[in-house]
Amino acid sequence: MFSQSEENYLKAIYHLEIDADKGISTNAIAKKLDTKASSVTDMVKKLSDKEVVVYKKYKGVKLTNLGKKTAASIVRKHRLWEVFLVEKLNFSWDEVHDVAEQLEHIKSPKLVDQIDAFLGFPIHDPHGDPIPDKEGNINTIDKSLLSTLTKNESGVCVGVNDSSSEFLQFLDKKGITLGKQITVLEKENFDDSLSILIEDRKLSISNKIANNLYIQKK
Amino acid sequence: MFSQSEENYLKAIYHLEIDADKGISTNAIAKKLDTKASSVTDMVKKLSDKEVVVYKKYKGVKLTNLGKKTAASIVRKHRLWEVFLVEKLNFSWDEVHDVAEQLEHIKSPKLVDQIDAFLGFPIHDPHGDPIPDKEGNINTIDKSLLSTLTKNESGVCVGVNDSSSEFLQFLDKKGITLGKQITVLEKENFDDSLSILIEDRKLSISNKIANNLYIQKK
DNA sequence: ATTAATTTTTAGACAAGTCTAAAAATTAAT
DNA sequence: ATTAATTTTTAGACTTGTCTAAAAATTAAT
Ligand SMILES: [Mn+2]
Ligand SMILES: [Mn+2]
Ligand SMILES: [Mn+2]
Ligand SMILES: [Mn+2]
Repeated sequence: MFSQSEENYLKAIYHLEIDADKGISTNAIAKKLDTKASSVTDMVKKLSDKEVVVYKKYKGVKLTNLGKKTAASIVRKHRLWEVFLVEKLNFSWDEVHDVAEQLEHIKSPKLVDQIDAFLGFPIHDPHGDPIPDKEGNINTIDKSLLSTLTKNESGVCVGVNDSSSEFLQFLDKKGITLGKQITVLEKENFDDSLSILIEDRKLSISNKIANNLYIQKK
Repeated sequence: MFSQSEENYLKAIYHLEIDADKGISTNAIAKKLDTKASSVTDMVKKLSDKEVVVYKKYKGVKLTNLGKKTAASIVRKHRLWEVFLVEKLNFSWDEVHDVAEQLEHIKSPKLVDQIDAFLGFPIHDPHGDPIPDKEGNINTIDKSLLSTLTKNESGVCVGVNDSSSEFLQFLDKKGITLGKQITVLEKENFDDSLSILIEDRKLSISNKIANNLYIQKK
């Protein structure tokens, strides 16, 4: 059906489309996939022939419905595998991404269904990202960046914006994990740093950190 | 390290070497991989450059120690994944091979170790084939083809020679599974068919079947 | 020991996916 | 409205892995 490379392009476009109204630019895709714009142009033509994107020269690309569904199924696999690695094989949340990048390309509908059931039909991956269902629908919760909360607002930590292993390991070191209760005690004006209460501990957090943590307000 | 294609060649040579003294012929590899002899010649040169086989024109190839270890690690992964699929994900033994063919190429030492532990360090795959350890050593048991047993000999069914889904499904239909006690009641001379006792049932079996079932005598 | 059949290798081609360098189109700046 | 900067596309090349057809080597048969 689709080659590994084609699947990676579809996934990249899928992720770029989340916060974008116009077509996705050649350069944006090239940057995301760490490849050259000329390679993207070539591939995008192929994907257009296969009717998973619509492409008009110089105008960027958009996924078709088929493209969206295909991309979502790859993201679904990626995130299910991440859950599997953490829940069943004792991987930590900063170790799973690279392996999931490989596992997401395994082609076996039964395997996906069985892993899903084996894990108890999880809704979120270890980084708080939603797992698309079979049809590609995702259950979006309304989460806010911690940096957008004001003094005395509070909520539960439900996701990360940056899931690089450096950032995740930093969070581990600070004891910040998904599911924990967070309250903003103070917000400094000159550097936008925060003083927060996480569970029972008081913690100082830079704006860069706060910009990469998602909170579900309550 | 090695491409998917290179790994498949190594595995094919590994399996062909099991019952072979001379070098493995180009044609044998081509047949096993369902490819052309000319393609094999090309690849074998590449593998020789990478020092996983020794190759002399017209003389066939042999795995080096590095080649053997590499091939064994792929077989190890293949068989561990097969166990996982059967034991944890409710696959039947005739469904696992094609998926394992994909999964065996996933590169993550930690993943292999963890799957191994998760499964309780299995020694055999669902077809009775031994799982190489980390160093590539395999624990060979002395098994005999059912067709070589004589009247009144008995033992335990421990493996299959043919693991095509057709054959495996046939065995399912007849109620022949690994671990069952088998005794030869009668051996017909004119067609080498067998009358056997499996657990408590009496069964008639053609020579072709008996030629593809392994028994551990006792 | 020649000849014939088979196996293996070489030569040349092709598809997929990528790259560099140059041309063309678009967008931003004066 | 031109000119300049940026983005995108094209043209041509390269790598990996494959194929067909032809040549060379080996093995089998007379
Ligand atoms: Mn990931
Ligand atoms: Mn994730
Ligand atoms: Mn198998
Ligand atoms: Mn097997």
